[in-house]
Formats: sequence, C-alpha cells, structure tokens
Amino acid sequence: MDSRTPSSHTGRAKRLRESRARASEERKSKESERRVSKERRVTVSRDERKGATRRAILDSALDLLAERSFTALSLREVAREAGIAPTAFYRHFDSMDALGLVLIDESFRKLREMLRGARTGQLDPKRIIDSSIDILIKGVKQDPEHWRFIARERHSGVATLRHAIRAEIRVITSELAIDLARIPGLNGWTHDDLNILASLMVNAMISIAEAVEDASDPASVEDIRNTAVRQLRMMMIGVFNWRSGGNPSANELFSRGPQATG
Amino acid sequence: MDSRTPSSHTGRAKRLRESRARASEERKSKESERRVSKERRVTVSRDERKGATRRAILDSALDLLAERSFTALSLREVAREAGIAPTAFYRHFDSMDALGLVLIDESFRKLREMLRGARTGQLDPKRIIDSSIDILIKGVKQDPEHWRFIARERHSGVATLRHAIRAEIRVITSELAIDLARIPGLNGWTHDDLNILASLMVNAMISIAEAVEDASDPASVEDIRNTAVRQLRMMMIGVFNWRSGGNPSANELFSRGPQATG
DNA sequence: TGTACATCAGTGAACGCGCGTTCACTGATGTAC
DNA sequence: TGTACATCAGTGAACGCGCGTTCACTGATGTAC
Repeated sequence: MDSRTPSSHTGRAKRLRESRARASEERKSKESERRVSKERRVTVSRDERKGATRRAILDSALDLLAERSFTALSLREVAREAGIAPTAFYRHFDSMDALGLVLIDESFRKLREMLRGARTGQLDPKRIIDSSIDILIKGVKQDPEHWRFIARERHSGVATLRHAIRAEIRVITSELAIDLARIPGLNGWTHDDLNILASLMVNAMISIAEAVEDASDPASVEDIRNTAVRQLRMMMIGVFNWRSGGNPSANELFSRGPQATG
Repeated sequence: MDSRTPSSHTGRAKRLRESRARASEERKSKESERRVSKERRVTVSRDERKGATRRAILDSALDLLAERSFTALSLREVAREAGIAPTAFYRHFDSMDALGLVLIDESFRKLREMLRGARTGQLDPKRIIDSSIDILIKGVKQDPEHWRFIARERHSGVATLRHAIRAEIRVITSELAIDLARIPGLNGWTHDDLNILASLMVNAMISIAEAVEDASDPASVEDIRNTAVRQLRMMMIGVFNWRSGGNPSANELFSRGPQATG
C-alpha cells in the first residue's frame, strides 16, 4: 500500500506509514461489516486513507512543535515529516493557522479528559492536594507535546491561537468554579469569589505543568512536586480562612503574624 | 549627519535617525569637555555613532517583537527597521541569538529596577497588597515591550533565551526570599518555606503581568487588578496562618470550613 | 459481474520572494609624526 | 597645524536555499448502470 511513497524520502514518511497501517488494521476489523452493507461501506476506504493522512499531518506538526514554536513551523516541513508532497497539505487544511486551531482543540480535549478523570476519581480527601498534583504531573508526562504546545502558544505571536487558548482556559476555569461551589466548605461563597479562586487554581495548575514540562531529570520533577504541594497547602489554608465578604486587612495580618491560629 | 541615509528607505530609518540625534545631542553637551582633553575625547565620536546604531538595532528588534516571536524575527527585518544594511548588523552582534541575550539582559535590568523601587518605597502596610499590584501594573504599562518579550520567550523555541530567562527569574525569586525573611511575621519560617513562598509570589506576579500585558481595554485591566488583589489577599491569609513545620491536613480544612476563624 | 465514467487525494514542476551570509569596497574618523 | 596612513562602520552585489502557493496532471477508488 505504500508502494507510491517516494524512495527519496526514506525514513521520512514514517508518520504516514504508521497512520496508514493503523487505518488499514481498523479497516480489516470492519471487513465483515463492510461486506454486509456494501453500498454504504465501500466509500470508507478512501475516507480512511484521507483520515490517516490528516492524522499524519497533525501528529507530525505536534512532533515538530516540541522543538519549534508554531510561527517558526513551515508548511513544507510538516508535509515532509508527514511523508506527503507540500501541495497535498491543502487537501486537508486551508492554511497552517487552520491546522493550529485543530491542534489546540485536540490538546484541550486531552486536558479536559484528564480533568474529568480527576474529578470523577473520588479522591481521598485527606490527600486531595497530593493526589491532584500527582494526577497533573502524570497527565503532563503522558503526552507532553500537547502541554508544551499550549504553554508555548499561549503567549506566542499568532493572535488566532492565543485567543483560542485564552477562550479554552476561561471555559475550564468556569467549569472549575461550578465544581467548587459544591464543596461543603465553600457553599457560602459569592459567585465572584468562587471564580477568583478557580482562576487562582487554574493559574497554579498551569505554572506547575509548565515547570514539570521543562524539567529535565526526575529529581527536579520531584522538587517541583514537593514545592507545588506546599504552595497549594498554603493557598488552601488561605481559602479556608477566607470569609467571602469582609476579611482582615494586610495590616492586621502583619501584626498578628503566623502564630495567630497556632 | 544623516545625508548618507539612502532615500529609498524613506520613513524606515526612523530608529537610526532618532538614535543618532540623541547621540549627537549628548555629544554637544560634552563638547567643552572634549576640547579640554582632545587626545582622549576625539575617539568618542566614532564610538558614539557605533553606540547609536547598536541602540537603533536593539530598539528596532524590541519594537518588532511586540508582534512577532523571536524565532520569527529575521536579521534583515531588524536591519531594515533600524535603517542599516543587513551586513552592518554583523558589526554589532555575532548573530540574532547574541542580540536576543542582550535584550533579555536589558529587560531584566528594567524589571529589577522596578522591584528595587517598590522595595525601597516604604509602602503603607495597610495597603501593601493594593500598592504592590498598582506598582506592578504601572511597571508593565510603562514599558510593555520588555514584559511582552520576557513572557513570550519564556516558553519559546530558542533554548538559549529560555534558559537565560529561567536563570534570571531564579535570581529574582531568591532575592525576594531574602527580603521576606526580614518581615516580622515570617521570621520563624524555614529557609525552604520562604523560598516556596517567594516562588509563589513571583509566579503570581508573572501571571498578573502577563494578564495585564494582553488586556485590551482599561476596564479589563481594572478587572485584573481587582482579581489580583483578592487572590493575593487569599494567598496572604494562607501565608499568615501557615506554621512552618506542621499544618492541618486538607481533610481537617474541609471539615472545618471557612467559618473556623470567622 | 462488467463496463464506462466521476471523483478526488496526492503529485511535481514552476513561480517569485525573503532569507542569512560572503565578499571586496568606500570613505569618514582617528592616529602618528 | 598639516600630511600620510590606519582603522573600521557601513555598503551593495551576489550566492544558494527553503519558503507558500498555482497549476495541470495522474491514477486509484467509488458510482451508476
């Protein structure tokens, strides 16, 4: 099936080969099904191929984005890595920007998946902070490309991507705020305060993920983990001593000092 | 003095003209000085010119970086904006990377300047959080280019720049930790806890600065300000209820709820 | 099942463009005497 | 002060290269009958 792959691209068309092999396997498993309803299923084959190439393009781009930023990524480079001619790119995406938007969509899909898993996981409340951070670190390590891409393009030069990311983060934040409202200790909080807390937590999450993602050795990941746990504890103590409404001024805090609740 | 500026570059050599005009003014004010010690001062003129061009290059690059990321910035583009031939660039910097490092150095010099000002400013402790954030916002608005550059390149594709920025942030964090150790309420804290708090604060500072920097209208800046103030208050309540050593578990916090200290 | 035609993912040549870098050069500024 | 020479910031032509995009094409897959 790959007989058409140009030999000059030896070792480059990896992505496409992989992708097509996967598609072909899927196809085989559907063989019987296809025989049954031929008139509908025969079309799939071409679509499968197209889908495989599309995946190859997306995967190649994400791979290359581990080293380059999106602005520095060329259409020809992506096509080369995917094992197709540059012109074939246009059969799948109108422009590089369009591809970028799809990547963001997929990255946040992964992220939300992870968050959903963490939420339904019913964590031991005694270790909720530790567990949350462990889940976050595991998520970052599981597919670092997506995280790196988001972290990088969040402040990149491409306005379209930047805005898309900001919008996604906003959604995650407000979802978290809704969840927080259900926590027993926080049910008296105002809507505003919940949102502010949520964005504090999302920011912390992003900072931690970014730190993990460009940590080189396991020891420094462990450092980051410990720091993050203590920072979140500090934060949480603040949160649970917060009275939605009136609070002590900084001045009072300074004069009271840390032993006040000891 | 600009008679050599090619007419085909009309309106482009702005930077260089400005820079040279500035240099020429400085030169005039040193005129008498120069006459006195001619043998030493005569050399300055060529150096002045060179310095002016160097500044023009740096300023042009920073200007362009408001819209592009560093990887996407070309040598020729910078030269064009600075009003010099592309080849002249090499008289001042070995490569674009070298220029990038100088920009980081200058950006952090500005940042540290601001922080030093904030520290020696003797803030009213009653409004220390509000004032700190106001200073930060003012700083970001005063020269947004530097902030944007740092924010963008912190996660960019250029490893050299990324590492340089990380190192600078580490320095700022440990300087802050030293300062925090002097605060009455925190003098019992362990070295580790102070560092963790410092990095929490620096992270918050970066998040706020980034948010301000890509806020479009004054109203959303005001929003960010209010959110930041409340977030920092929340954090500070946590900090001042923190006992360096043992702390209540998340479980205890959840069961106590926010009314515990109310 | 077989045939004739339509679709369309992928091709490869070609284009004009901006890029980084080299090179030998120019001419104003600086230096030695 | 005047002259002869050195320095060196800035020049402009030239190079080879990778880029995005266009175009008419090919040939396998899909469809109608």
